Amino acid sequence: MPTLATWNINSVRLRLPIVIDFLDQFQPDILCLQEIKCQNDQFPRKALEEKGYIHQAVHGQKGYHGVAILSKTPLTEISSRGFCDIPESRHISAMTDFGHGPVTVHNFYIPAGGDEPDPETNPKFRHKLDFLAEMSEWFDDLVFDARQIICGDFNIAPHENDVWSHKQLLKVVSHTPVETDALNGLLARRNWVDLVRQHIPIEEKLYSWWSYRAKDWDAADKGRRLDHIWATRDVAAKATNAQVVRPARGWSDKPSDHVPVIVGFGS
DNA sequence: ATGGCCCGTTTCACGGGA
Repeated sequence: MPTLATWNINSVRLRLPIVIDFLDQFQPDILCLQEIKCQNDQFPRKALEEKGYIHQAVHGQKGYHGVAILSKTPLTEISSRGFCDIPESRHISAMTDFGHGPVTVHNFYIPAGGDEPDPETNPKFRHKLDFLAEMSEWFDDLVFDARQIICGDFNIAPHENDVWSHKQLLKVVSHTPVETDALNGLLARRNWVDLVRQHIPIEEKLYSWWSYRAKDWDAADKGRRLDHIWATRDVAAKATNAQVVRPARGWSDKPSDHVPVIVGFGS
């Protein structure tokens, strides 16, 4: 079955062994990575080629951020866009056909936003809101007669069942109303479908990130759903299942704090 | 119980993550 996955890997070089494990076990056609934390020439191209991901679109930078698309099928029209006039690597896109016709895949790493949810006092939060506003404008210019997928680490948990405690997180960056309203506005703007919630009921608690700071992330289970896969309606009509790979939070003694999210598209 | 950890870097301290 054609599948697409997204995973904030928090250093692709440090965690190459568990990326390989994931690819071996799940064999996605496409894997979108965020926070690769390396420059383009430091990306472990060869090891991933050897796993069959011979098509790679990498947009790295030194030390922080950075995104990449790994694919078994050819990638064309590879492109990255800057946001907020800041030279950070937070987006890369490519066109491919991994089973149901050509589709453009956009891989995003939306800014985290710092600690204080006040754009007047916290420039990082200002940046996050500006980034979302610019995404919204950019959506208006996207050609929507083509099939599109947008995925990545959006750093926002939009629904109350996307966090462990809605009440306790209302003033915590990632779940404040100004952020969730902005993300829901983006979703509605061009009729995107949240493929994960299309297949996993909104009544069910669902997380893709757990802090490193908890002593026992599994027992505490204070997670948030920050990682998303959206698609245009024509693509969404082909999606048949979604899963969040929760066990990956415990893979190796050095896991990422995010786990992979996967969507399957028919037989 | 509002602290607790983890990454890369012109490193023994910092910025950034969320």
